[in-house]
Amino acid sequence: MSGHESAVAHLRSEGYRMTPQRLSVLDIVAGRPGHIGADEVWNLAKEQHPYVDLATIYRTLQLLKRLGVVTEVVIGNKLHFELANHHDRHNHMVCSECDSVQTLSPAYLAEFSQRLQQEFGFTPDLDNITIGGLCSICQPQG
Amino acid sequence: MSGHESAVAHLRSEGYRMTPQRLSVLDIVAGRPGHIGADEVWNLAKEQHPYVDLATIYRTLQLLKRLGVVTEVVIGNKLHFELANHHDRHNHMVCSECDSVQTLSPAYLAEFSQRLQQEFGFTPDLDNITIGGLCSICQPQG
DNA sequence: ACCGTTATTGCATGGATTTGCGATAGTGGA
DNA sequence: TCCACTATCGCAAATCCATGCAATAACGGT
Ligand SMILES: [Mn+2]
Ligand SMILES: [Mn+2]
Ligand SMILES: [Zn+2]
Ligand SMILES: [Zn+2]
Repeated sequence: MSGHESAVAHLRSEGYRMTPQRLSVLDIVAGRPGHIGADEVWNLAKEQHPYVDLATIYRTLQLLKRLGVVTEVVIGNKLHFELANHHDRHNHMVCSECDSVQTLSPAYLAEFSQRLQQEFGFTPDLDNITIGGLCSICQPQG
Repeated sequence: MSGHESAVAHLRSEGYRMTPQRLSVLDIVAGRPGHIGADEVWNLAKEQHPYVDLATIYRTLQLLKRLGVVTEVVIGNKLHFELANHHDRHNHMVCSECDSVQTLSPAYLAEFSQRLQQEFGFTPDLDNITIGGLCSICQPQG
C-alpha cells in the first residue's frame, strides 16, 4: 500500500469528486519517495491520461496542498511536491545558490510557531514553509 | 533626505554603475513608506523614464535585494519590496486568505536562525523570509 | 573633452503558474 | 439505470517574472 488511501477518503469526505486525473496525481506523488516537480507529475500523468492538461495538474496539486495531503517545496523558482507523511514531518532548507535541499525537524520551528500563534493569533503554514538561504558549501568566502 | 544616499555609495563601491533607471527605482522604493509591487515601481518609474522596461525594474530590484538595499515580501503571488532600514528590521507574516501583512520583530527568528547556522552551516536569508499562514481573522471556524 | 571597455538597457521571447469559460463527467437521488 | 445538478476538465489566454542578445551608455583613463 502506498499510504494514500486515507487521502482519497479525505477528499470524498470534504465533498470533492474523485476523478481519474486526481487519482493519478495522487498516485504519482505518493509513489515518489522524494520531491517531484509539477512538470514531472504532468509527464507521468500523461502516460495514464494522454489528454490531461497541465492546468489540471496545478489545480489538483493546489487542492491537495490545501487539504494537507501534499506538501509544497519551493526549489529555485519551481514548485515541488511530496506526500505529507504525518509520521515523518519535516521542513526544508533550500540553497538559493545551488538549489540543494536539506530537511529539518519541525522541532526547530515549533517554539517560533507557538509564539506567533499565541501573541498574534497568526497560524503559520508550517508544513509548506521553505527556508531559503545559503548552504554550508555556498557560503561567501572572505 | 530619503535615507538611501548610502545605498548609492554601496552600489558604486561594489563596482556597479549608477544609471538613471537604478536611481529612479531606488528613489521610488525609498519614497514609499510601506511595501510596493514591481508593477507599481514600473508605473512610477515611467513618469521619469518613459522608455524604461519592466525587465529593468525586475533586474534592478533583484540587484538591490542581493545587495541588501531592499527587502522582498511575497504577498499573494506577487513580489513586493521596501527599503531595508537597518534601524527598523522586521519580518512579515502574510495571510494566504486575505493577503493582510503583519510585521514581526526579527528577534522571533533569531534563535531559530542561529541553530540552523550552528548545526547545519546553513545561513537563512532572514531579511527576505515571508511567513505564510492564516491571520487571526481568517482562522477556520469550528 | 574624448575613447575604449564592458556593464546595463530595451526589446523580444521564454518559462512557470493561474484563471476564465464553455463542455464534460462525477455523484447522489429518483 | 437514468437524470439533474454542478464540480471539474480541457483549452486558451493571461499574469508574473526571468533571460538572451545586440545596441547603448557609464566610467576610468588619457
Ligand atoms: Mn521533503
Ligand atoms: Mn515591511
Ligand atoms: Zn548551496
Ligand atoms: Zn487573513
